[in-house]
Amino acid sequence: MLQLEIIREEKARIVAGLRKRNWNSSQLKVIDQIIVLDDQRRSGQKELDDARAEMNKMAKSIGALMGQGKKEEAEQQKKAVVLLKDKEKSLEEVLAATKHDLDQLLYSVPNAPHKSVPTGKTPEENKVFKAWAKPFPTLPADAVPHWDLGKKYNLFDFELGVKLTGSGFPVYRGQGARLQRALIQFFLDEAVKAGYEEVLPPHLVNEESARATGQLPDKEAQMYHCTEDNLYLIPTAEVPVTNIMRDEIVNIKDLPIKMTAYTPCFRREAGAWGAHVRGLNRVHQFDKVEIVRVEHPDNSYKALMGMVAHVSKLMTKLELPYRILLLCGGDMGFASAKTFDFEVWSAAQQRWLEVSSVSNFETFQTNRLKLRYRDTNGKIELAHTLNGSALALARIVAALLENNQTADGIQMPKALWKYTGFKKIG
RNA sequence: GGAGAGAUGUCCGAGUGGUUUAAGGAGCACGCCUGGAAAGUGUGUAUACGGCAAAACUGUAUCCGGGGUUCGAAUCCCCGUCUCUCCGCCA
Repeated sequence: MLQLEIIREEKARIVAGLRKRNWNSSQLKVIDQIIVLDDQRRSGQKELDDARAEMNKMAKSIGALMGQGKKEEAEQQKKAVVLLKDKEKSLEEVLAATKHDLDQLLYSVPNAPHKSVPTGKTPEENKVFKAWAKPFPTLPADAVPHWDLGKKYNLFDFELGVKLTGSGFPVYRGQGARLQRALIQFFLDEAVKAGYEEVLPPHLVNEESARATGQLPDKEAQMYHCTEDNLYLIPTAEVPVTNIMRDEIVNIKDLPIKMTAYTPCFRREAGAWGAHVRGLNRVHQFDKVEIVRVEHPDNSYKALMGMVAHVSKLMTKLELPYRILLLCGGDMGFASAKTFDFEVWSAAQQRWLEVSSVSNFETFQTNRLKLRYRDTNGKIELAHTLNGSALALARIVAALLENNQTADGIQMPKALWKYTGFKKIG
């Protein structure tokens, strides 16, 4: 969530940012309500603290009187304190209510987009940051979409997934399963080469973790919830990996912290089905390698571009046509201040598929995470967090299969050979 | 899953109702001492939210988390979490 400090001191910037998310004047009133509630919180805190200070003083003097054997005087003071206690209790209740209301409002406000983020409401208004300049692959006349290729070469089976689990849970098999494992290994190796520490986190997280990275309360419907244990299946490795640093104060010289993780990702995608989501285009479980960075605020936008470069390199090595979009305010995620999306060209479907999202969250996550660093002058400040997919598998597989199909099999890009153990499917 | 023990600051560790304002030790930082270092020695060493224009200073909260008893709780009571030991189960 946004820092109160920033809302108060840089209100104009926050308001300008929220307008990029198409907030109208009546929605923007929340900002003023937040400031009013914060004023109430402060004065309530002061009153409560003063009442407690008074009680502490009296308790001490009662102790002293008891020590001196002045029992009667002590008894008299006890009666006085009892009155104060009622006052304290009601002050406590008022303050708790104020804090609760304030939190509710703060949770409802998305991150303020960076000044370089374009205004816009829909995906159509995203800016093409880097276009694909070369020609798209030319396919044989009998080229088919990946779901047909999957059947033809026995690479994955959706019907079987339905039998085991339900729709959107494909079973990969044979060379399809091997390709899946090869890509994971390739992406992890590239991330480690780029200086990211590999971690293998739990695939279930508790409520606190989901809240700290912003999945709760905003995206509750997106996650699978194990109610028996109150745990959530992770929708992305971002959640457990970023939470590794929760409640930490790191030394400034330990920045940046760079971590990478492979995990399966689970998404309910409730109500998001249609003709355009056939095959691997949208599934409930997919594999992804994520990169996460904790950065000094002065360096976070440079780091963002570094991550964009890393993902670009992966696409190049996989020899896939791609473009990079700078998302407009209306299309950005709740917690992000600036996001680049990567889309791969799926030649048989003749459409772009989103395969990576690289974002800077500034202090939006670290504010909830309480992830801070100690500056050279000893001051404690919130760090910036960033993350990106590097890369999400299912759609990459779709594009690899479609773009590289030939009359006698599907060619694999050279970079994958040592991971797949085969140069061609079929 | 059953039984028992435990959780105190960066770490170790004392603390069973009131000068605890959390002893003591280690570590760390800075200074003194030294040709330099070690040893010795002195000082400092949490976080959050407030008050003051700000600093100095100062208030409140925090001894695993939540609730309770009390004028007063690290300390007593209840609930929960986690760790360790033993047993059971088990890849």
